[in-house]
Amino acid sequence: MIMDERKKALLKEIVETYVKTIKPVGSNSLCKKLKCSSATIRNEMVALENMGYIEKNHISSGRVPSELGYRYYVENLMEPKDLTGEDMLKLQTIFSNNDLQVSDAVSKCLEIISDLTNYTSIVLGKSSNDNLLKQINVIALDERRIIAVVCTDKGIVENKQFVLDTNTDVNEIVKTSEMINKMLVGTPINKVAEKLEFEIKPIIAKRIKDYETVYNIFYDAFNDFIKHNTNMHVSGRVNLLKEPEYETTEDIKRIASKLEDDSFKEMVNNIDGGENLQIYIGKDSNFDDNVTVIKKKYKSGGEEGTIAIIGPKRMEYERVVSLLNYMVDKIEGKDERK
Amino acid sequence: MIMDERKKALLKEIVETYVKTIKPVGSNSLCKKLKCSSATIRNEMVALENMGYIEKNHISSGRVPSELGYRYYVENLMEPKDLTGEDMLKLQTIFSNNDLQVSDAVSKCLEIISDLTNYTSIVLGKSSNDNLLKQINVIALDERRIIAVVCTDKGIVENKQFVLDTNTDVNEIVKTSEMINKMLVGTPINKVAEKLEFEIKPIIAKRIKDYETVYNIFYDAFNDFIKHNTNMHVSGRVNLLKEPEYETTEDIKRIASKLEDDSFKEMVNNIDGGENLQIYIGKDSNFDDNVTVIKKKYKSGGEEGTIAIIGPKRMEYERVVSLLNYMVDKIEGKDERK
DNA sequence: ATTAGCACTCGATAAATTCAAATGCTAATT
DNA sequence: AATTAGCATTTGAATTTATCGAGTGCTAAT
Repeated sequence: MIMDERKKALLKEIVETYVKTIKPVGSNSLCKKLKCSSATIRNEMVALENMGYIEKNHISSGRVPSELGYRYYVENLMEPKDLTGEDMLKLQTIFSNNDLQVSDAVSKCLEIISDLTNYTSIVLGKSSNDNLLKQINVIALDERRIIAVVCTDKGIVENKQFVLDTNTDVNEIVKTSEMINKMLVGTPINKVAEKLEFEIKPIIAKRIKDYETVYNIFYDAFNDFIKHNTNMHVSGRVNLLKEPEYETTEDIKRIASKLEDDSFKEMVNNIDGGENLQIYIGKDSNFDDNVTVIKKKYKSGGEEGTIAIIGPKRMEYERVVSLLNYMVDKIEGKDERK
Repeated sequence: MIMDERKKALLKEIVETYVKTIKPVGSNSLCKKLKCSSATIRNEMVALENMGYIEKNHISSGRVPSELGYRYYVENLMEPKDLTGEDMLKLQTIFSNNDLQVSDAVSKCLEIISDLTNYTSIVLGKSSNDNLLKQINVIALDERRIIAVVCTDKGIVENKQFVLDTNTDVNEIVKTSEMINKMLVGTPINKVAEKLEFEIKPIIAKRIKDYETVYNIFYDAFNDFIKHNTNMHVSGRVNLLKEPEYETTEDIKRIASKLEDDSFKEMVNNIDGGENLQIYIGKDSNFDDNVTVIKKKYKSGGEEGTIAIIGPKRMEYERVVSLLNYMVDKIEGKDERK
């Protein structure tokens, strides 16, 4: 069976009507749009159903797009339009504020997108590997507690506290930090631990008695930098719960749980579909069979991450795609204006 | 009407049975416990109902504790027991780990409590005002971007980035920071901004041309320290949604919303009932008519805050009170072992 | 190839019925 | 005077039955 033009138009109409009304679409309601009788539409519907693009809940109900149908729609039928003036206006206020850190700008954007669309949005970001070590400071709180503060050239700062054994000398730690500042500044932050072992450890091994301990402290500090420097921000967590298709308390509770735990984080990270915008519908989402996830990566100002919008399968695909593309463009554009 | 012993015993039994079964309590089911006939119990129930301690949903249902009844229960009838071995065991693992920062220990505790009780718990903490300024560092990222890193004697570190005008000299900022390090170390962190104005500003006014800008940078840095240094941590957000009394999707959505937005933060802070453990039932909770909030303040290791457990009104009062008291004791105990 | 016509299906809604738990009240008992 | 047994009564919850209408699939006509 072949997807002729009328079938395409019909599927497009079914998807878009369903997305708007959330009610199974009957043959009658489409007569005017497709300029033919309901009987003709019914015949075509049977064809689309056989191809797996639409389904019916029970024998006498209207048709609903299947996952396959949605996928065909996003791949072949939808036409992402320019943003409406209203949508754009709301986002613009954010990009006009130059003082915002990238991560804050992304978070704020997502808050607005969640608000505009009533879906849930997430950003999972981390300092990108083009952050270079700028400086490490050691602050002694007292004889036994010290803090190591690591700062990158992109302005990301992390700190970690250590409690020393009585036989470790704070001065030796400070000396080592000075050595690191002399020798390793400019090293990509994810390579520091490595260089530490091969360039610093051999040197301090000769000078410091307790060099293993000292080495471990710095090793931990840099490792923690990488570990801690991932941040997740979720906006409109409850929006998803409000979608009318999630009717039973089981649905709501199940999704609420998933929105809380870490399966969520994994979902955002696990699927790696390259640099372009990706759409995962239903089972493909790796999150819940009843949602669609639209994701896109961004990279800007020493940070990189993934933005994901989670909505019902009958998502306003065109609008969300436009919003997300526009936003990432702007975010990445921030870089250049520096 | 007077609360004689039998009425007290009856109310206690009704509350505890209801908490366990979540079903209205009928007169028959209490005969054995109270050693009298169901008719006698019915008579007493009428009395308790007139006093406002119990209610019935409809004329032929069993009785349910009213808010007043719960309040009478927590004030006069309940007997917080020692923790069960199991509950204690789970918490203990946390306190045996000496490396944990206080805020992490509190968060971990709450995760366990949420897990044990199936309620939602929150901690809203901030660096306490007995944090003293230990050191401020200025790191120049390039000619125009600098980072100020503030560290207190309790080991709390915050940083803030600034973008300078072209006519501001980084060296003057560094000099000023050294001045602050000489003169203001040991000042309570919330008093620094004040001292800055009266002790530092007059001095730099004479030496630095653009002293207002420099002053403002440090003023902002310290102000931000105080502002940023509040953290909120929520555990088991969805637990509350799972409670069987929240049946309708409206209930669930309403509560889910409240658990997300900031009304929540306010709720934890707003009610200030002194240092002891506080119990707010229903309307008193300032959060939702259908929940109970149990709160307690803690103070330890340069941090202070409030812990709140949110559950249904038929909360396991005795258990939660015991858990919370035990936990705060331990947390505050951490201080001394240093 | 399209459409009108019609019997048929099935969920959604409303009305009717049944059932059991618990009550309030009265009168008997301790 | 306090307690209890006995019983009619209330009421929600669960189950069944009836009705309605949107939408389909199929056949025959256009």
